[in-house]
Amino acid sequence: MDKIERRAQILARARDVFAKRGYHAAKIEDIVAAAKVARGTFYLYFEDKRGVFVELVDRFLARLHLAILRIDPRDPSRSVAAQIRENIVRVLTLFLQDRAMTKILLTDAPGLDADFDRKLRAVYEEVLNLLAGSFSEGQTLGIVAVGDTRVFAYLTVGAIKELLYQSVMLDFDEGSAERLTSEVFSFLCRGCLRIPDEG
Amino acid sequence: MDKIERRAQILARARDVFAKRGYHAAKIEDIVAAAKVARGTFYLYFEDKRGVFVELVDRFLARLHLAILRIDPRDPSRSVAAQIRENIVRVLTLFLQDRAMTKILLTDAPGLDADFDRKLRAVYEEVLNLLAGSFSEGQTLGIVAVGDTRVFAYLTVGAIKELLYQSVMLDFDEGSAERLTSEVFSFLCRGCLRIPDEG
DNA sequence: CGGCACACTGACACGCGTGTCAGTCGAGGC
DNA sequence: GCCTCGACTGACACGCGTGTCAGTGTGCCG
Repeated sequence: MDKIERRAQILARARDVFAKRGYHAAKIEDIVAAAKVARGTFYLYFEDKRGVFVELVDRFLARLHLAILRIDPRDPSRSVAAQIRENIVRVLTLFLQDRAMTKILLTDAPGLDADFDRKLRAVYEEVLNLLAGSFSEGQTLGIVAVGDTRVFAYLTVGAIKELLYQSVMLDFDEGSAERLTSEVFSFLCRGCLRIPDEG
Repeated sequence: MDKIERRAQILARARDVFAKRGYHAAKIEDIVAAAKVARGTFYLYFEDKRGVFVELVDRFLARLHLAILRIDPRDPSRSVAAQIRENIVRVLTLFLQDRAMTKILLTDAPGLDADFDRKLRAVYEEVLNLLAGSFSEGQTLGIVAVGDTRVFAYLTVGAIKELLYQSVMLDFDEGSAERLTSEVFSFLCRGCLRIPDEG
């Protein structure tokens, strides 16, 4: 087994341990036991526990970034609706394919420490800005409701986050992505209540 | 200062420390320093760090429980819409009034340890069941969209959670509750997109 | 076959935070 | 004035997890 494989193996085992026990309860001892290497070997490949963790999250965030594409309202081949749906499917699929990382990202990553929190919030902020920006653009085109686009972004991201978290906790299979996308999309288009909005 | 006051004082200081540093980074040392008591005194009032933390969360969850009232579609004095809005305002206000607890509940409480997680999920489950049940009931009355009510519950709770988290992080003032409620309510009624839903 | 390089090992020492407990302090009763 | 009782104190010992490093094993080259 060469260095690259070994590194990948430790990373993968560490991911499983973090997902199962949570970051703080996960001991280096657990990781090296899962990876079937000695304590010292771990330190040949990684700085420390935080190091592996950060690398895991960074890699996942990079993949997430690739899954979110900017909407082009002028694309003649795909409607805005189709582009939005594709974004949602890609994101849901990514998360449903990697349950361990989903759990880690949603429950352990925030609150790790001040430094990491800052970085995480920056990434988050980027996503929110992209969304809020798209909503603003959409408002000028008349395809987004009037209202605070920033708040729309929070509500949208929050709704999807929670759905993902629950889906992973309840072991929804990966094929659910299509169905869930339809639910999310229609929720974004028309909400879920069918009563006159007095406000 | 009698025992009850002292206990309350330690609780309040502990809450601040947890909110500022996060559960794991918060040391007993920090708490007793903030409360201006000696290390030993802390242990006269609480089992250990986890003990104070659990008590803080339990108290807050109890208040949250009181803020959420079952919707009565047959109430002649208040429309369903009004009842829903009142629930949303009460919840937002509660959280905006106690920023420290909001931060603690949303970022530190999940992932504390297996036992606490179970309990937290149970409380959560209760809220989700109430919501999903209300949505189902609403479907038979024709005031809730057709679709998976469980998913509606996830999306709704997630949207509100995220909004709260961001509001607290960005230091929105307490008076924002009314405005935010309107945004949330209209989001639940009509979503935020104004494009034909092809699905 | 000797010698070298390199991945790997795991016992150990260290640091940090916790929880304890013998001791101090002060108010109230006699 | 002395004793008691209970709240409070903080130095200390302990346990746990970490990171290290001297040592082992294996494969390769001359």
